[in-house]
Amino acid sequence: MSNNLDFVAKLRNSGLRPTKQRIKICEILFGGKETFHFSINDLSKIIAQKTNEKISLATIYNTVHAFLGKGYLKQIAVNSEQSYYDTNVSDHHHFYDVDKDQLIDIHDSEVEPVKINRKIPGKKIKSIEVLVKLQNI
Amino acid sequence: MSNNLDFVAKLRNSGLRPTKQRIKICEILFGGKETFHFSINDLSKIIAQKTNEKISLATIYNTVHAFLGKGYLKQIAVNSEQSYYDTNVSDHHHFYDVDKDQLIDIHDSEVEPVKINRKIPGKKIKSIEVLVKLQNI
DNA sequence: AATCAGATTATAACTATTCTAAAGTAATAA
DNA sequence: TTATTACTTTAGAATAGTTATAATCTGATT
Ligand SMILES: [Mn+2]
Ligand SMILES: [Mn+2]
Ligand SMILES: [Zn+2]
Ligand SMILES: [Zn+2]
Repeated sequence: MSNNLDFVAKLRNSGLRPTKQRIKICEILFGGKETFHFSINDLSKIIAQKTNEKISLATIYNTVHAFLGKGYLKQIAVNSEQSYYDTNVSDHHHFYDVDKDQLIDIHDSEVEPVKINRKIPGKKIKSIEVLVKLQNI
Repeated sequence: MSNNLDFVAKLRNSGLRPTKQRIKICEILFGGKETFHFSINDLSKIIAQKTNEKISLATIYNTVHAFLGKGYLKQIAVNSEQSYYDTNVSDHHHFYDVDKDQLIDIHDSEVEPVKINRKIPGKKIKSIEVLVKLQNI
């Protein structure tokens, strides 16, 4: 449970001015015990619900992009309808519950390391992402 | 190298009328030796280039959706900018070259089977997709 | 040939996202 | 402190991918 001074420092350290809006978004994204996954729309709703003063959509997009660029957030490719983000920036894989439209972390201990036996000349691996789609039994 | 009668049969067998437009799209999608990956925009350009009479975007979307529903195409989640489709409907994984915005098949022989050691109650696995992002060295 | 369900199309509508440019705010200098 | 400046926020416009609408057309069937 970080306090706001931590967020101010975090923002300053990465060259972002600690504005009211950014600090509030930090609280929501990084102030809880658990990491979580969200869409911009999700985040916008959480903000609306936890805050009196509203934050514009443009600022939410700007801030999420800035945090992505700083490595404070990760983007998850689930489908092409919207972008999903993850406050868990460690390397890990996901279940995607297609019925509930929900991402669930798969810990590295829960999946055998993915071994790719092929090289592409001139290219190096940037990331390996496993997406396990789940549906109701 | 199928001929058009094959496509007519394929369409009829799945309850789709073999129209001029659908047959032309079949030729492009399934008439070559190799499978490939495409976006709607890609397909639209290929059609424009290989055809005198143009096919409307609405028909291209309709047809791709119909083929998806019949299992003639697979949808690949790469990013949230647009949808990508695959004429290779077998179970397989992908490289994604982020610099060239291009998908490359990974054959099952080139990757160790992905083993997930976790169950989610009430859910079953629908698919397991590995996306290996590549960048220039 | 007549009929009719299904298909195509232009175009409007929709949604997620990005852009714009004006007004506001935080950092810094004086 | 105040002035200056660069960065930030914001409403709203613009864009892009996609889906919906409704008129027209076409292929299958009688
Ligand atoms: Mn959601
Ligand atoms: Mn492309
Ligand atoms: Zn996660
Ligand atoms: Zn493929």
